[in-house]
Amino acid sequence: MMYAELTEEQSSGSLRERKKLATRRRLRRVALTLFAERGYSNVTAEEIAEAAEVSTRTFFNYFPSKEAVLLSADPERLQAVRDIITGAAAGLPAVEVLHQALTAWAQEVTEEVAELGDPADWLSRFKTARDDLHLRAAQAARMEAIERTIAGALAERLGTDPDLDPYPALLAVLASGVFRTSLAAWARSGGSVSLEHLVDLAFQALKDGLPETTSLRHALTGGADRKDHH
Amino acid sequence: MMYAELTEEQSSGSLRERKKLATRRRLRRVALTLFAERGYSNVTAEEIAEAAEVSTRTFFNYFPSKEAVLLSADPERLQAVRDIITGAAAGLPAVEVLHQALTAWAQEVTEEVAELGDPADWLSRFKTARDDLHLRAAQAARMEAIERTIAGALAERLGTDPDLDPYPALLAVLASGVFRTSLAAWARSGGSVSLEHLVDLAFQALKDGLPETTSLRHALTGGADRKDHH
DNA sequence: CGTCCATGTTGCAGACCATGTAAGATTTCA
DNA sequence: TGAAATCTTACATGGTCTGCAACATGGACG
Repeated sequence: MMYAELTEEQSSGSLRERKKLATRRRLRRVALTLFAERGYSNVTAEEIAEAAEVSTRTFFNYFPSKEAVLLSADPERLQAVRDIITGAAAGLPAVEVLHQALTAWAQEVTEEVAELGDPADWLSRFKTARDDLHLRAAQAARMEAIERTIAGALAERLGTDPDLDPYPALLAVLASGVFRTSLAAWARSGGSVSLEHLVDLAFQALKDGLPETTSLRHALTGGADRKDHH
Repeated sequence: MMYAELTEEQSSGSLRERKKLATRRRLRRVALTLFAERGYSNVTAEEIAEAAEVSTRTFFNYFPSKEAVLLSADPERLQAVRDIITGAAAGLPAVEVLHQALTAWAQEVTEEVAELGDPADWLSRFKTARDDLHLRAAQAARMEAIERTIAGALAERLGTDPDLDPYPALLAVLASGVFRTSLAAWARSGGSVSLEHLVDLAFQALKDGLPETTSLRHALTGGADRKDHH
């Protein structure tokens, strides 16, 4: 332990850990590629394992289910959202806090998609997930986890009992709804309108009591009110 | 056809249809009972079929999957919601229309639960669904279907293209969110606060721009502001 | 080094879910 | 009653996922 090379130690861990992580990533990458190519149901766990050069059993050692491949990699983001909510300025109303949190999230997603090389890649993953009933259910479950996290953090912040006060839970589902629709609209726009802008408009509409004249309604119409992304 | 007994014909259809419906119902009832007793994952399709006295294959002829048993029976309700939305008074703002639709829905649910004999029965089903990750996902997928229906109906009513106007979709997810949280709060309250009242409070909060002082926040606190349930 | 332990991987057996098919039973209708 | 449509059933098959017992590899220690 005292003679370990610190630089490598910090960034990658031991050989064992590095290999493990590599295998995990390889499995995920291969699986997503195959899903995008052929559709989720037309890819077997065995094929994924084979393409990643491990046994089928090993695949299930890494992922509890085929679905799980699609939904992996989130807990730290969940924690990040929680931190933003509990750490926001003291006097800020809950709606504003959520607005902030979602804005930050939107920025992260935007960056991530930009980094992923092809936005088409992420988009195809999104689309794949939309097509398959199974996958939509899984996606929804993930959203529910996020909602619970948000609701918990909000309740904590507001100092109320989530069992007696429906307000945090309501805000949480609303936030998740705003995010989902913004994401969908963003995907439809092909990225020509910034995700952050869409989130802003949706929250503005919420704060104004959902008037029918909200400018959200023309966010995607080819006018001059577009905002360059990031 | 001409010598058919009309009274039976009207309410139940032919012998075939009646038997079919009976089998479907029996399968569903048996399955739900088993789920409630042992938990979803601890019940196999074979056991359900056996308890309902049909072959395993027949079970899958009625339900495409084990999950489907929990989520079945909705299309007509979906249509009802759609009708309420498209059929609401002309000048009414979309938010108000949704409020109306959800109020109607709340009443239906309340009645249905009341009819089901034991509210405990429905509640246990609700609880079962909450416990199992698989089931929660399926439940969420069902909610998504409802959201899409609402969004479609709203877009039609507003005369906009859902691909260019995120507003109907946003309202739809918000409505679904309101309903879900109201349902959860209702379940927690054990029915001591009317579902309709909870929906009202949530919508009031929405129309007011989600102020932190909304009376929704005290809907479940044992005060005097309870409303007898229908 | 060589040994030992922890950890990871693998194959295998087996339970369960789900679907296609073909044969047999039942209902419908003429 | 008899032919046609429809339902049920058994059987076979493919795919998901788990438990278990070997085996291989990486890390720690003398």
